[in-house]
Amino acid sequence: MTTIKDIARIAGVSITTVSRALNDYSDVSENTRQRIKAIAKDLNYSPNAHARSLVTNKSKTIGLLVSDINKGMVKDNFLVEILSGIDHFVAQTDYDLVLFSTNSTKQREKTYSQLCRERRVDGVILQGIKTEDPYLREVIESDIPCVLIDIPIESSTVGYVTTDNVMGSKKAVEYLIQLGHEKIAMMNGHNFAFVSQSRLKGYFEALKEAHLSVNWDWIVNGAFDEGIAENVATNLLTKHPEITAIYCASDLMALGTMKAAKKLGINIPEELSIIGFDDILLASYVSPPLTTVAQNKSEMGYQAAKLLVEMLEDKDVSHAISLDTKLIVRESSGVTQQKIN
Amino acid sequence: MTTIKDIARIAGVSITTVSRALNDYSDVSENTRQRIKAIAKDLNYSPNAHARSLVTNKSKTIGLLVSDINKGMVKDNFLVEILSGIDHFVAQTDYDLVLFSTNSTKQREKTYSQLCRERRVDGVILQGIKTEDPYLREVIESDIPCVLIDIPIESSTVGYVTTDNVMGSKKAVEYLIQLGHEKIAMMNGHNFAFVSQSRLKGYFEALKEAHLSVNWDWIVNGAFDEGIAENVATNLLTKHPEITAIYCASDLMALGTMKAAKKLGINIPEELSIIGFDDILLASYVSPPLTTVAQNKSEMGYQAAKLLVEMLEDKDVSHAISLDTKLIVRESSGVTQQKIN
DNA sequence: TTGAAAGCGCTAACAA
DNA sequence: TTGTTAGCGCTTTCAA
Repeated sequence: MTTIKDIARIAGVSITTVSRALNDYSDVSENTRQRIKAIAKDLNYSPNAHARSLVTNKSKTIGLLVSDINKGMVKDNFLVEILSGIDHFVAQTDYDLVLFSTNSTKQREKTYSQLCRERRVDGVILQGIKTEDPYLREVIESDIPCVLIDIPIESSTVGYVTTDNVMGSKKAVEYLIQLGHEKIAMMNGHNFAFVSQSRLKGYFEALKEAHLSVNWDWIVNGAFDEGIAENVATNLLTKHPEITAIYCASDLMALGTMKAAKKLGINIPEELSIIGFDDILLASYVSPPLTTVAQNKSEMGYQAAKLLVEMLEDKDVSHAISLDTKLIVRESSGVTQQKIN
Repeated sequence: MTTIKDIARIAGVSITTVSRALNDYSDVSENTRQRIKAIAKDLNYSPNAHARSLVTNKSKTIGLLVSDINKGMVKDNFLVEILSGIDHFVAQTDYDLVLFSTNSTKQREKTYSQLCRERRVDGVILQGIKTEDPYLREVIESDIPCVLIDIPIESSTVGYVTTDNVMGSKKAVEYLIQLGHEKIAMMNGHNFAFVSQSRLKGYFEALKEAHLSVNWDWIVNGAFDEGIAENVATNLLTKHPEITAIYCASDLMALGTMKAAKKLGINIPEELSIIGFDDILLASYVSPPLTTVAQNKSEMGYQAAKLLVEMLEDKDVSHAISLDTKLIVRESSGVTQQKIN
């Protein structure tokens, strides 16, 4: 593999001059620069990023930390979309992306921050890491610049990008209220997820502004899981037949809820309106197509990468980014018919 | 950031000894080893992979080259599944994964192999790269060990893993023949994709063994695209109403074909059987659920990573891996009713 | 069992 | 405009 040494020898100059020429420093005669570049091209030279990193103390590499890449992620396609956005931005820069993932099967003995330090990533994006993950703290408390997705923590070295979950939720519930619904249940994720807290907040706000009271019996958790949501929804709908609409904090849970309703012989949307959150691919394919609050996942990835790079380049930017949602009305929601009560 | 130098100073030994202790060399007294390790832990030491790479000439890094990560990939979810498999294997090793992607918007000025050489990846997995991609040659012809997904090229430094497309195709068509179909069309991808060639071959073989003759008018290309497939299928079904079954070389095209049939008022599967290839998530959600030839994508990723690492470690293994398919019978296929002719 | 020294490929003072 | 020198953090002879 060619090195600047080789080039220097052939060009009959010092390695310093080669380095300077190749990096387009000004203090090199145009003549030698051309000559050196020609030779470099000739020898098919590629700089050794590791050697450079060693001296500059920068790797031009950003890490993407994901909790566990598994086949289950195929359904709600978060990762690809986030990745697509990150990639889109990163491709415009001279950074590359390193993927780190903890694997539940054979838990790696190294922690995230060890991984990051070993590989000398300049910064890192965290996605899908659970709030309880002990390593989350570690990364945040380390001095490695990082951007969190959907976890609103902010400091001089940590930023985040998230969807405006409160507003998103609110829009969905307001829409249901407009349709005449008053008995609106909520299928949330789990209490310790930030997004769940925000989405619940939006639900409350919408009810409050419409002067509807909160009924805690109508608020349940489906753990962001289709199957669990189905069970929980079955229970809920059986116990509380008065409910005319269920707002779900994820499409996957909405799908489970739909299944539950179907099994109970409840017609959607005539007897029960269902709204989800995310706008996953499946949402438009199920029957009836699911009304949902869409979040722009690839934009989240894009913004996360952008923010991180800006942080790395010491730009003075806000470390908190919140993206708008869009209510997509399909056929799982409709005017209430007040079936009972 | 702590270095072995710091540790050496504190331990009162040479950096050589520290290096040896940390790497579990035998020629270090158990005593000093323990002491050094304790200090390292104390100082929260992480080795600098770049420095190590510089001297060992190995980066313990493998690259994943994908053509263009974009939102379109959400539908057929190849990347996540492949990634999931790769990650699964890689997590068991001391390798990390670097993601390279060419971005169509702002074409990167660097070629794949430049990227690989700069980042000093030990080897690379190529997925979703088009056969015509000029850079494909470059990587293959370079001395960088690589594993191709779905491109059967083999040499001392290149291996591949693919699905047994011929058998998969054959199974699907044989199954249609068993159901009584004789007028079986094929919606292929494009002629220059290896998988298309293999799938076509399987189609031919099944017909031949059943003593059915090939009708070239029934063989069309849908470019692996849902929309294009829909148009092509509309055309095909209009011109050739005698067709009772269409075997599609991808689920996405099968979906397009289904749409075409529906628009033409053709009932599936009563009047027309449709079979796809891939078993994407949507296959089981569309109506009627799609019969398809499933390929194990995450296994492909796993095997690709495994093969690459084995190649890197100079193990003498076969560079060609072919995985079995499984015919998943759902409701888009059925006994023929020989509607015309 | 330990250490001294060289060197991996590069950048960056400093000198000329 | 160019070269000399030192050094990034590590491994690896070679010698003690």
